Amino acid sequence: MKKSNTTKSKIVAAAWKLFYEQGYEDTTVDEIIAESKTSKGSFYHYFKSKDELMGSLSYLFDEKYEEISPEVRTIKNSFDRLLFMNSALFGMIEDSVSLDLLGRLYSSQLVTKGEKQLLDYNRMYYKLLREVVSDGQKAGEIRADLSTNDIVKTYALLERGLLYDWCICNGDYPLKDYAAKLMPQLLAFIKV
Amino acid sequence: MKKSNTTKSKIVAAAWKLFYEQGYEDTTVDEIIAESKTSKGSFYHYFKSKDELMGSLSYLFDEKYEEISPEVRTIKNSFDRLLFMNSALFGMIEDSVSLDLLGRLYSSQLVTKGEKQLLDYNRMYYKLLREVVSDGQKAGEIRADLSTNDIVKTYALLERGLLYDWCICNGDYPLKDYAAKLMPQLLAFIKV
DNA sequence: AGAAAGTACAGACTTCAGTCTAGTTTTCTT
DNA sequence: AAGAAAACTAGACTGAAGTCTGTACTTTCT
Repeated sequence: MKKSNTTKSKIVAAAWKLFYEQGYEDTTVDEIIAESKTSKGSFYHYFKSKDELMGSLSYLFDEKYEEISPEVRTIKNSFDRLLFMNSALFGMIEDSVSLDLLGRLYSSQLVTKGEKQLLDYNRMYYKLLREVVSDGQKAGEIRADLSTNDIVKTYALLERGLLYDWCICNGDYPLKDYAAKLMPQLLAFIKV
Repeated sequence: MKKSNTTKSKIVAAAWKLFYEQGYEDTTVDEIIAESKTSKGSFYHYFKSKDELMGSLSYLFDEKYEEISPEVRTIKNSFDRLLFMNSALFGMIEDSVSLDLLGRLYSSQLVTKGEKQLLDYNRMYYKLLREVVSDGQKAGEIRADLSTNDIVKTYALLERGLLYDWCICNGDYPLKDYAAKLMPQLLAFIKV
């Protein structure tokens, strides 16, 4: 039920158009409501702040996971599945998400009074992770003496740490490759 | 050469006094310059933004490391030294740094145009880390086939990841204990 | 010494995020 | 159907971050 002509979606569309054209900082709320032909009242009815718009960026991660989930399931070993997911996600981020916007997302999650999308465990991101880890435990490829949730949380923490660092370093090293080197080592402890 | 009556340090002192009393958000730049008997012109002469003031919080971490460095050196195993340093730092953060301010620091580092204190490799934080890792490698307790710098960077990445997560979770679990459980596992790969 | 160039400070002014009040449309209740 | 309640929209207004312009002080160069 994705209505694409509601006031809310008009605002979101206009905002992302402008963010990509001009960057987050240089886009004002007034410009967004002008572009979307809405009003301040509507804007702040749907969003607690300009920051909160950034939260929707995290759903881009979910789309990627949705997209690759069939391919993920073809991989034999659960541990490799996790590494594949990480590479797919980071590859996508590296070549299609602006560093400015990613940084804003991570920044806004720290100071927002609104929703913390990065912690929304109903997102596809977490669903797929739980599935892979849980299957891996049943198959005896991943330690079963740790709870599925703890492992998923640790994995997510590592990805956030890697992304945070990449942002503060202004993306001056290849994210996917760096993670491909580090993740297997950091995650080694979940192997049986 | 720590002059404590320069305009700059008067601003810093006033800012931290007010931040602790009222929180970051509720402290205005006008209040800071009133409290410090300075002016907007001076404030923005020394700081690119209000955010940039937060950077100085990271030097609190250095003071802690400075304080514990003698004790660190008494610990036999290098790996345990790293864990001790982590516990000492996180323990201090947990009971003497406001969550609001820590979140602001991590947030500001993502969006600031100014200095990135978290990446200033001349800080005591990094100096002590390099010393411990390097000694550990010489003593054969830490893998020498990885560069000292890479290990230090990874350690710092993990601490940042843990702190970032703790902030977005509003500090609703014990930071030090959580890290004490996780760090040994995540860092296991640097053992020989 | 005196000019020139940089550094430090002051405060009025501008811009923009976010609030407030009021009006309008939709949905619910009986 | 009528009236009440809730959801939504509008745009004027407020407050605070950050800019700009001007001035005084300090160092450096000739």
